[in-house]
Amino acid sequence: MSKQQLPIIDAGVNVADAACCAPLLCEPLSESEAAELAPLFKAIADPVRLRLLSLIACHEDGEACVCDLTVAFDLTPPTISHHLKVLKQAGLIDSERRGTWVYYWINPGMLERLSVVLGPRVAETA
Amino acid sequence: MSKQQLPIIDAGVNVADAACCAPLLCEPLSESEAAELAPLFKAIADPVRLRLLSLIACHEDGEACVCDLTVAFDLTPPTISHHLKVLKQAGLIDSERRGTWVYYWINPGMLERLSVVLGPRVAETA
DNA sequence: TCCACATATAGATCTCTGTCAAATTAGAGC
DNA sequence: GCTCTAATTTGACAGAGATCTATATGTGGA
Repeated sequence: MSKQQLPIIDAGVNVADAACCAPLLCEPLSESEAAELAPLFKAIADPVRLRLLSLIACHEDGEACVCDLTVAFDLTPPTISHHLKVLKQAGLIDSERRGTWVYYWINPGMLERLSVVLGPRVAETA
Repeated sequence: MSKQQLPIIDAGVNVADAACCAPLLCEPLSESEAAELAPLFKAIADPVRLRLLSLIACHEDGEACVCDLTVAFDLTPPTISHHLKVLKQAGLIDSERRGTWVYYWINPGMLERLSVVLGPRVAETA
């Protein structure tokens, strides 16, 4: 299955630092932090991919077959496949083939990381 | 000053809905919600713009002169100016001229909106 | 084995975007 | 008014990206 799905990221933002406020607002992002985060944001910076992400997350059992997704758009299957690949390469989703169909699900840690960068973290059972 | 800075967005995501979990994960994003959110994410989906945002937010008094920003990058002034314009058009920052210099500051509401879409909201003094 | 169906890949095309150099606008001070 | 500096606009160009058609791969059933 070639080299398509190396989940690139371990973006250098550590959750402890986020206790006070959004890391982005606490202290200047380093060049390398920015370089790691930008591709993640780029992956979700597309209306089709945002909806794909949402459709997958909200689908029964938290996973969806490509066929479920394709029908929700006015786009060809290759295009949907392309967008899914982009999301997967960013580490935001994962997939598995089961018989004829391929199922995708969300990697929630990735979304949370982005959320943390932008805003204050949820109080840990404060 | 032409038409550059209409803050486009009032992305149809309402904070009340976010009480349980990230809107993105609660129910499928509508086509129009996705269309409004994607440009916002696109604005921050660039390493230079992420750092600009962060530099501005962390600068003294929460605002920074363009001259402070330009020196932090290995890019020409027109390029920095371009990125600032993108951020401003997205409504993420605002600016004002004071004498010779132009100052930029963060519009915190915008960042928070994006954070809310991706992750659970901070407990309101739970 | 062969066919039908579900996905993915390859290649082409058109559009969008990041960057720079050059020219322009805006203030401040002489 | 002139000139210096700060910042933006314009125009050009190269690289990235979204989409399609055509083709390939993989799986299950006749």
